[in-house]
Amino acid sequence: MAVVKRRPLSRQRILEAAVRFVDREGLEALSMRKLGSELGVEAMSLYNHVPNKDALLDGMVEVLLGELEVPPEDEGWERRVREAYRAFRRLAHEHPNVFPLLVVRPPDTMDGIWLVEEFLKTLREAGFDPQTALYAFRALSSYASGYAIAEIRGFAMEPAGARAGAGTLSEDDFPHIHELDAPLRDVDHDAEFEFGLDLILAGLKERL
Amino acid sequence: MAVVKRRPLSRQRILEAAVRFVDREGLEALSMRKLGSELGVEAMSLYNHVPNKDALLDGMVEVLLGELEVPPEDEGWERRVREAYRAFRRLAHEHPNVFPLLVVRPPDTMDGIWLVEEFLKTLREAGFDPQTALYAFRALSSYASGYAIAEIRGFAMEPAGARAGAGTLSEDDFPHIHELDAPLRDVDHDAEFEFGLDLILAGLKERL
DNA sequence: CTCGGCATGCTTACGTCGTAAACACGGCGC
DNA sequence: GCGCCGTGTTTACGACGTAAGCATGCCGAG
Repeated sequence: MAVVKRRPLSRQRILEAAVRFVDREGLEALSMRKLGSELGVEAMSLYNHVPNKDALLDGMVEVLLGELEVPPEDEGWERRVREAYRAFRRLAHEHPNVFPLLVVRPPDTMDGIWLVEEFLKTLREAGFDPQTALYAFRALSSYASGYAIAEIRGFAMEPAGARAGAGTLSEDDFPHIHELDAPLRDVDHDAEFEFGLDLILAGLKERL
Repeated sequence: MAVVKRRPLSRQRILEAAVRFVDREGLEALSMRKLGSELGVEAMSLYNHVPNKDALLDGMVEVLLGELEVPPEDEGWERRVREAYRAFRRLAHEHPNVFPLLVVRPPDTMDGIWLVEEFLKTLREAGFDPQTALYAFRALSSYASGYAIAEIRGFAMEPAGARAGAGTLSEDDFPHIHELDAPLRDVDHDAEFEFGLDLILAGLKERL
């Protein structure tokens, strides 16, 4: 019979299918049954390759991290760092439904550790002492993941402005939000992200 | 009979009970049935006050936001901003299991809008132009929520170091993480958080 | 005072979820 | 040629969110 021979299941194939599925349908729609049927297989078959759903989610953040484009070493520390966080934010754009997982379940894999090592190396070679390198890493990472999440899910404590139009709020009660009505209509998120990155990087340069 | 008269249910009472429950048992443990029994009531009774579970979660972030301690106006903009974000981070410490909701489901309530208005006012009166005030607000908020989440859930791409002890990693493969072994054992998170805040605030002062 | 409606809570029920357990089967090593 | 092991299936259980309909007590209108 001309039945297409199914490629065998594997952890990697399952994780990639899960990422594709969540990209398409959203995180809440993901269930073992639906993921199974996405792969032409019953839900329980997945358990031969993944111990439970939590591990599946962890695996998905591994996949994301694997897609992170690590910039080459030869560019000077500042440019390298900047490019790394741009790439990080790009992940959020490419997988907006999966990205929150990355923030909420930090990966504990060799790949993740390698990224940290690489980052620290760059800063140490730039001349930062170990402690400052660590602080810098965490400050930048906090900022970047906070920004990326906010960009995806709506800015925390954002003026309803950006959603409903700041103009709909009473000018008397909310004059400062109101004056941002126009700017809020089309914020340049790239510029906004770079603004914060600039601030932090400039501050770091002064501690060199 | 000496049956204790139950206080009547209300949206507020439900939300507060939900926050207490999640503080104690974790977010995943929260279900309508359990929350009901926490209040001495069946699950379906909750639906008289809250349209569905999603709205319940939204209400919980309202409760958190209501606990945010907004610093007084008379302190000078820099100090006021700093204190506000310290208070924000304090929320994360007081409700580590609820806080991620705040980051992932931005509130769209009048209270939230009022906070933004207040923040923008402070920056505008300090002399920032509207656009910069907005960028500043978002840079600081991104940093603070990113840091707070990382502090709660483990730092994203943290060297397994902080969890397993950096010393357990091969010194040859991960020299830079290894050299942070000692510092990582007891990071001063307060100082670390202030480091990033300083960086951003210093940068902002230069644009005044 | 009575009556009727409405707000509040309860009961039952449906479909979906994660996953434990037992089973079927096919290929590979002895 | 036989048994084992890795892969996938079947069935089943308890918990979940919530729709629908029912019970009950309070409050205002007559």
